[in-house]
Amino acid sequence: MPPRKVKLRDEKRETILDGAVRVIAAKGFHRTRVSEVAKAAGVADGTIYLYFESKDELLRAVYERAMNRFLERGLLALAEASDPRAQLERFIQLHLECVGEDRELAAVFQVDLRKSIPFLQELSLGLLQRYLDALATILDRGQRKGSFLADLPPRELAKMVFGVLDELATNWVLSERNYRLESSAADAITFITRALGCSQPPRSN
Amino acid sequence: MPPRKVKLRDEKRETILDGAVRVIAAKGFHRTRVSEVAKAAGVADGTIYLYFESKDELLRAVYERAMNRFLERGLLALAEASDPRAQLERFIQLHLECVGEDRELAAVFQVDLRKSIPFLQELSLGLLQRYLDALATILDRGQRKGSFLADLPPRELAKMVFGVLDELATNWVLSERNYRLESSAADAITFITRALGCSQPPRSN
Amino acid sequence: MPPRKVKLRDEKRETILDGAVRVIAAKGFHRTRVSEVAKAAGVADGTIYLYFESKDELLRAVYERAMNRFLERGLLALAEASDPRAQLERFIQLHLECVGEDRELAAVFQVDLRKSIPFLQELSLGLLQRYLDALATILDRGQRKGSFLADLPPRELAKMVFGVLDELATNWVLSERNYRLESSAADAITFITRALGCSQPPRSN
Amino acid sequence: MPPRKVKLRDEKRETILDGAVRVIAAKGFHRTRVSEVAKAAGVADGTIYLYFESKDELLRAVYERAMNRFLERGLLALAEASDPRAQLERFIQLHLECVGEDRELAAVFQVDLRKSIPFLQELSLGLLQRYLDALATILDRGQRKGSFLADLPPRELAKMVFGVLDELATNWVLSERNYRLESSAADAITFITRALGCSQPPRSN
DNA sequence: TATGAATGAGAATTCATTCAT
DNA sequence: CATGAATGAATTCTCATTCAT
Repeated sequence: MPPRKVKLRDEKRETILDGAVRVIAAKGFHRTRVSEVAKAAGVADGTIYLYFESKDELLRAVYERAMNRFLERGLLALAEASDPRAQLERFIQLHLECVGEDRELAAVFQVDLRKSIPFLQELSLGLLQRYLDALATILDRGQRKGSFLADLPPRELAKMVFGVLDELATNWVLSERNYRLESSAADAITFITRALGCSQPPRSN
Repeated sequence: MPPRKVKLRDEKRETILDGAVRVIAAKGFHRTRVSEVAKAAGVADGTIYLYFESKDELLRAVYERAMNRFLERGLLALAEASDPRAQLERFIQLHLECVGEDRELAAVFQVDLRKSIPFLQELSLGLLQRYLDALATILDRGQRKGSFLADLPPRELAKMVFGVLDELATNWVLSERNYRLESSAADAITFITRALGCSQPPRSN
Repeated sequence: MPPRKVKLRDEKRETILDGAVRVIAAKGFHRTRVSEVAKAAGVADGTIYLYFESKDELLRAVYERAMNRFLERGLLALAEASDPRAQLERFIQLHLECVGEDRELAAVFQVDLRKSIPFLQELSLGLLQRYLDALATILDRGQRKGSFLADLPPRELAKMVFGVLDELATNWVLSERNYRLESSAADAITFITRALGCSQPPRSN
Repeated sequence: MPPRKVKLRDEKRETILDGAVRVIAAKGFHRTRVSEVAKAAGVADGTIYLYFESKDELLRAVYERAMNRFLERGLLALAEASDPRAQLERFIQLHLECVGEDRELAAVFQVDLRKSIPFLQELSLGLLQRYLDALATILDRGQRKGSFLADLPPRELAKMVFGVLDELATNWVLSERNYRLESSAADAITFITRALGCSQPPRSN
């Protein structure tokens, strides 16, 4: 019966990934040594290779897990709000909350992993596309309902919206000051909704 | 001080930097070997070390030179346009033109160098601050003149504007399609000026 | 002493040895991993170590078993033939038959195991000595009976005879062509009996 | 002008090969570590890789050099003797002399290198074929001139002759006693010429 | 007994940097 | 100044062996 074993196996896998995130956050992507990840995860060097084909494979898994967690939350948000304007605001808040929650993870995410290795790029593209798709869907629906101006294509708008949020996140990660990322949400919402030509006045929230 | 020699020295330095950009663009930041840079520059491996302290130092120089070239152009643009709205549009166009001009350099810039090494980050911050300062100055002036809404701080706006442009640039670098980056300029201008609450209609240009 | 258990124990031991032969034949001596032997034998990695002290020990056992099987047959042959000339011919045929029977095993034997590890060498020497002794006994008796010329010492002759047969075997193992090794027997007999100065004409068989 | 450099390069290459032979002879083929070869050759580990692609490549080179040296001598011998019988005797002596000259080298040769790695085998086959060809040529000429019986194909005979010599060499390498390999030459000549059915009596030499 | 996940010592290889020419 | 051969520290990955279950 595999259940038990699979459970243990997955748990150790997670443990290793956690260790990897920790080390990468501390030392940076390329300065990260497999042996350090092993130590951080509390396993032997060789154990890493029972769970991951290679160092690169491990790093890809780190990235994948993080991105998937992020997307799951973002996509769930879509169901929670009914009108596009509210959905968009929720999406913006979630993006910043998600990234803002764990600075370590965010550092890995914003600074190191995302743009580094060719095959990470591929993956990055795939997952990023999912993100942009989700966002574009909201924007498209909003344009059809008249909530947003329709003079720019939703896909293009999605990129620019992501750019705004991503830059805020990166700035936060790299900045020394200890402000909360979520505190940028209001400004971002103002900026973005205005850029989208929202007819309605900003929500009271 | 022998001017002649300094001249030659600087020329070879530039040659090496050119080689470095070429190799980094082709192989990526971490896959780049000093010996490959040397070959690309047509010098011996050891010669690199007569001009740069270390490999990291070389890479920082690559980055610095590129960023400075970029800023020089952007800051010059400020003098060429008189009103903040026009300045902003020029700034946007310049950003995208600059990045769009040399896809190789852009790749180094967007994908590899910017977010990789701790001390590159420091540098990055310094230069990026200069960029954001320049942009914030325009925005501030615009807010004072009533060209832009003044409900968000210029520094915050500058980040978000940079985010939009940067994301467009990154997307362009990573995309396979061979569209021209400048062609995104119109959309970016629409998006951004609307976000800034520009009162005037878009310029005919 | 519990015969039943010993029986089972020996059976599993044989199973493991069979697996080892298979893997070694396929991958070569040094490319063989303990885990692969385990898989081929249908047991867990750890189980190997319940039957063999170490990997080297396992390999020595493989060799020993094969050599013993070989010698048993060879020595039996001595009883079956009465005169030295016939014994010699039978010996030659047996050598080539034995090796020729199982190309897999022969490959392990000729190519990999025999000359590889120091303590395998010792063992090899021991068993090889038994082989050479058996052969020398035949030759010695033949010399005494006048069947073979007696101008060279039997031990020396035995080596050279072994050399002829061994080289034929090695050539066969390494050759791509699928001829039967036994078909070389006639040539070998001609060559060797002539070298020994046999007075009688070759037997009709 | 390359001559000087090539000279130096080749010299160092030889130095490394010499070191490799020494270590392989001492520790055996698979127990040989690159770092040990480096130390034996008096160079740094990395230097090995300036002259050889990989460890396997280095070992192949060791083998190739040895085999070529051997063949050169053997083939020269052909020119020195006029009649096939004398040529054969010279060949036998040379084989045993060559191997007997340097026990270290012979150990590498007989025990380790020859039969170990797949691609070494290929090489081995190629060079061994050249050896067998040379020998077969002598035998063939001898058969045509009536010096040797012609009832067995020269190629087949060559293998068996090689087997005799090779076995004597292997026995010598593995034996503890300190006899000279060349002292086996007379016996080998007696055995082989008789096996070939030489009409003439053994030479006085 | 049997298992197989975990271990960690060990090995090949790379590549930034040096320095004799 | 320029060279590029040499260096050797550093790193990834393998695999024989162990031991808790």
